[in-house]
Amino acid sequence: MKYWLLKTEPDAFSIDDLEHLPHQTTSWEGVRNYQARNLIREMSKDDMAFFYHSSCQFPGVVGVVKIVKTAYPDGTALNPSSPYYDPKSSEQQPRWYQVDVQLVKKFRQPILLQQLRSISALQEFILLRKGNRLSILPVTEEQWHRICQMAVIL
DNA sequence: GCCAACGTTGGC
DNA sequence: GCCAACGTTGGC
Repeated sequence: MKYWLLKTEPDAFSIDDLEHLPHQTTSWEGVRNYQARNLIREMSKDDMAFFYHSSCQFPGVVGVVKIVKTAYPDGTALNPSSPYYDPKSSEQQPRWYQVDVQLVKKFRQPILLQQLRSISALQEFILLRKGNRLSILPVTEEQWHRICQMAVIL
């Protein structure tokens, strides 16, 4: 089993939005970065991912989701009326991929970026690296458990 | 709103 | 293949 972190801007799509969807499930579409795309394709069914709120007043990990459907072509790339439309993608040769994720747990309190930075065991965490902009990133098992511990303590 | 850092594009 | 210009991300 592998672990991931998925970023989203809560103004666009938050964990509360996910919580209120049917089956608390959504497709993670609109990823338009090759590195993130490649990570999407490495995801397996039942992999776990942190749900992260970025570009907001209190950035941080707000919950956990799991991968319920592995990578398949991102339909928004093929839809001219979508803001994510990419004319260079086609049904024959899809350029972008999405997975489906389901809510597992919304933390009672978010684990703020500020708190994550204060943990020495997370020094290598990609999220905390200067200039990190990747919207999907791998999390090691150790990092995963460390952050889950924090969620229990809160 | 600022700005550092990074990704992408396109001319050469 | 280089690299300048531009666009985007995201914390602050």
